[in-house]
Amino acid sequence: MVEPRSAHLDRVFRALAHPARREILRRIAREECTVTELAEPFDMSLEAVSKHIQVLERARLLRRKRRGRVHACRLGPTPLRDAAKVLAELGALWNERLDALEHLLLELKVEAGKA
Amino acid sequence: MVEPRSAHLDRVFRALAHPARREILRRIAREECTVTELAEPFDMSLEAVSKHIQVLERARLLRRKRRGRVHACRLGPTPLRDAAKVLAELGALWNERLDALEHLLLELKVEAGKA
DNA sequence: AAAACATTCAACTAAATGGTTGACAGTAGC
DNA sequence: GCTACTGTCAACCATTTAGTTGAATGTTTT
Repeated sequence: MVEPRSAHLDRVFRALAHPARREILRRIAREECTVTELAEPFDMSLEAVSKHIQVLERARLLRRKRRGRVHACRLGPTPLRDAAKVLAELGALWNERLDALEHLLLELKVEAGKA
Repeated sequence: MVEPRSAHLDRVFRALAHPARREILRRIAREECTVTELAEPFDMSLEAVSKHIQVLERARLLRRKRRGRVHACRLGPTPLRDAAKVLAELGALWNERLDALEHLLLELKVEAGKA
């Protein structure tokens, strides 16, 4: 391992530990957004949002594609899986075992089926 | 809500964003441990570990029971579910939808069945 | 009662975070 | 070629984090 795998996990969890960044993820999960579009709903400077985006980018939760002067942001491909794995791994050792996660999955599949 | 839900989520994700704290969670998921026991494998002061434990406790990922002079630590009951829900919610909007999480779940169930 | 043990408290340091503002660089449109 | 727009850079500030050390608190053992 050139870069310790846990360092990447640190970045992923840290990136998720801020409401603005979670909100940004939710938005770009729905549709590609530019930096300005992402910043618009927040009560903070554009630069602050730009920094949040960089945090997400370093955690590879967000990918950016420069198109002329705008930067189009969308979800990065994989790392949520790593985070989910950690949770599942811990969750698997829980009292209730996998039941909670399983129920959740079923609910979501129903939702996804309807959409 | 007296305390915003997202503030609690912040604490949960933040608590997960450190390898020592994840390791502590893994250990107490297997068996109840005292603070000194938890500190033993780490190359840092007991006080440092004590602080990590407090971080996990504030996120309600860890519960502590004082038994005489030792503090027995075990997993807290619920909050991993909240974190998993966020991930699943984002994951559900992913390209590959729920497939990744689902595969993971199946693998884990097989493992759990064997254990 | 004294000694040993488990854990926290208090004070401190170095570095990282989350935010601001003003200047700058690249791109688009008139 | 200006001018307007998108986004980052640079410098700064306040707060939090992760760690240290030494003293203090409470509990068990002898």
